[in-house]
Amino acid sequence: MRNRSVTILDIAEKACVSPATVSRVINNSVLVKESKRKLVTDAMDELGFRPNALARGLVSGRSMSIGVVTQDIGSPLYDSIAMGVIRGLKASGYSAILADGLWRENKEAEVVNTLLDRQIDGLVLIGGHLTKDELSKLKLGIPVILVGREVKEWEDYCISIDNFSAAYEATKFLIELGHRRIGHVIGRAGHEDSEQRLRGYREALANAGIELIPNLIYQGDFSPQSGVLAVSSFMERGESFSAVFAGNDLMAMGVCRALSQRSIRCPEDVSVIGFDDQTEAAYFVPSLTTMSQPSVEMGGVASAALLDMIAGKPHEIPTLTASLKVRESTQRSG
Amino acid sequence: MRNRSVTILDIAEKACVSPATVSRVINNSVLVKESKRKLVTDAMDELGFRPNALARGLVSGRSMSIGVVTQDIGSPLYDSIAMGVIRGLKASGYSAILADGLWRENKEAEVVNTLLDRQIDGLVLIGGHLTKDELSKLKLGIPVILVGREVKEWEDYCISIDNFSAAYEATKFLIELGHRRIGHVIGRAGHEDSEQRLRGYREALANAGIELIPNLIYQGDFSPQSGVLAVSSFMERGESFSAVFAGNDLMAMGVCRALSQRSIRCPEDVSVIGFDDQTEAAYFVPSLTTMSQPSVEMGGVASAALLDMIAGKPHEIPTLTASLKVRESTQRSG
DNA sequence: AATTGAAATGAAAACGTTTTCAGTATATGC
DNA sequence: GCATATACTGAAAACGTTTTCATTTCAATT
Repeated sequence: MRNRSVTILDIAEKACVSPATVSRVINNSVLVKESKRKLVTDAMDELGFRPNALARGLVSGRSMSIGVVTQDIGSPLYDSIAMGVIRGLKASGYSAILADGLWRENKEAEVVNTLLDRQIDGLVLIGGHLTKDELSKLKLGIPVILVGREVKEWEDYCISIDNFSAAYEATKFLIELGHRRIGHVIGRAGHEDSEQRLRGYREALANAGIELIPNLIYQGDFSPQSGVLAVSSFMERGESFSAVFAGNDLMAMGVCRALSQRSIRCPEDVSVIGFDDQTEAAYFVPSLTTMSQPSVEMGGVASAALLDMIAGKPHEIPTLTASLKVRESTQRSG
Repeated sequence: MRNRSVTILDIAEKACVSPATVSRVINNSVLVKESKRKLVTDAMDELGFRPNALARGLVSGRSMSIGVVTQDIGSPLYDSIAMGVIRGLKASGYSAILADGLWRENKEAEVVNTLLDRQIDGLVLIGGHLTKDELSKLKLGIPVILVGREVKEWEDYCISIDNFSAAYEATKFLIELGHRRIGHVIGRAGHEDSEQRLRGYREALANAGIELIPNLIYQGDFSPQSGVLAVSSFMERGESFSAVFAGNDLMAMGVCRALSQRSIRCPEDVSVIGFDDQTEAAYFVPSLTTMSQPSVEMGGVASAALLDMIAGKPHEIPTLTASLKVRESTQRSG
């Protein structure tokens, strides 16, 4: 069934030119006379020719595809970033090969390797664990951009907001509203963002002279269910609290849900603040106050920078900052 | 900088065998003596050899990649399906090239063509507009699975739930709760799913002998904002209603939000039912009653079937059905 | 010891492009 | 009109594999 497809040789024959000339037409080389160009394009149209990207990639050394590794397809934040990346590729001629690292370190290296086998021209890593050493070991040899991570000595290739400061601001906002007993739901353990946010939370409390209550810190995993469990944990330990800062919106939703089930009102009894500002946050009831991360934009910036690097041009990574979206889920304490 | 990578010839030389033998080792051909195999694998390990997928694909005719076209990266439903597809590819050796059709018909054909240029071995279309004729015109020549659509005469390659019946059931559920004035927020215009759901809604009303109120039907677009606007529209037109069936969860959330802003309680004053059962639905306040679509599973089934087709094996598409998740956002009218 | 056949191997031809290199037209300046 | 540069063009060599086909090896039969 797989009828041998029409190749550059068929076009060459039909247009009475050499394959080389056909190639030049395909690649818009200036070095081809208008008369011949017409002949070639006509032949291509008539025969419905489409160049084989594999062959082009093999000989040219440019596969025109970039690898995108996310840690979790289905995570609102990472999906938004991936969307930004993919849309940023539009009209560049590059395609994205998307792979899922599944949050597992060894898997991640493996996935990157299969992408390298495919001769990708660039790589975007969204999140992930790979250390600088491990990344070096992979012998990438191609431009790489890391999104949602800061890796030392590679700052020029990292796109992320300052999670520490963002968390600091979020917590400070709650403190300024008069809250003193503020819980925190940490994101996935071992995740850099989570740790930075925890640090910001601690620092904000410390700077305000508020003592940290270890019982009001719960190790979650970015899932809404862990937000629910956080509230259970706080209550079981008999700790009262008037506000919760969750490491992402999903967990904040879980927190709200758990509160509502216990007939604790949000924001009247407990203020809740999330992180990311995913689509649903604004439509939640109550709408979530959250630290907004410009996720789609981060993805766009990533692909723009990557394309520049691939083209050998100097690239630039604008500073992206999180911004607090004050909505209904927070109010003055008391 | 791009140091010429180690090829099969380097291995052949180092192991004192022919390139052909190295190739056989790579592909686990039985026709190679254990002693030589060892020689070759040792050489590969030592030199860190990784076969060039482009070259393999070019000569073998199998690129070991499949195309996945979604209409909207960032849509919870489509992302879930894509996740199912990609995860289903794990351990198959196939990689997914993900592209975004952006809901535009011409864009869609274009995107499929660039995937075909990349010699994909199979294609998964998630949603989309392309008609059977248009698809035929693309001269795919490879296995295709359509997810979330039913195309006549291609039933064996389509994976979707019965949107009509699901919507019928959802509406019937509201009717059985005693609701009579039931609004409906339609999904994206021209979207097949939306239309089927609208039909199910109409039919359920008709069968219950309830007159359709055109003013209580709002043309949305799957975004939460359109849910908000739906409520505004219903109110402006002065139509009372005790329930709303939204074409997806995002719009249902928008509806809830708009109700809450008007101090209309859900579910006490108005019941709301969604569609899809995206992650957030269960954690919404109130948790959303919704027609659950097994999205990840649909993706998994898609890749399984596609891999079978690629392997030339008979494939099978199990019937997947939506199921009503009754939660807090609906209650008996009264 | 000669014959057979299967198992293992290598030489070389693909696969469909791009790219280099060597040319051949064509135009430019004298 | 001739040299000389410049614009085109084509032949052929890549690119890194797989695969075909012919050949060698070697154990099992006669």
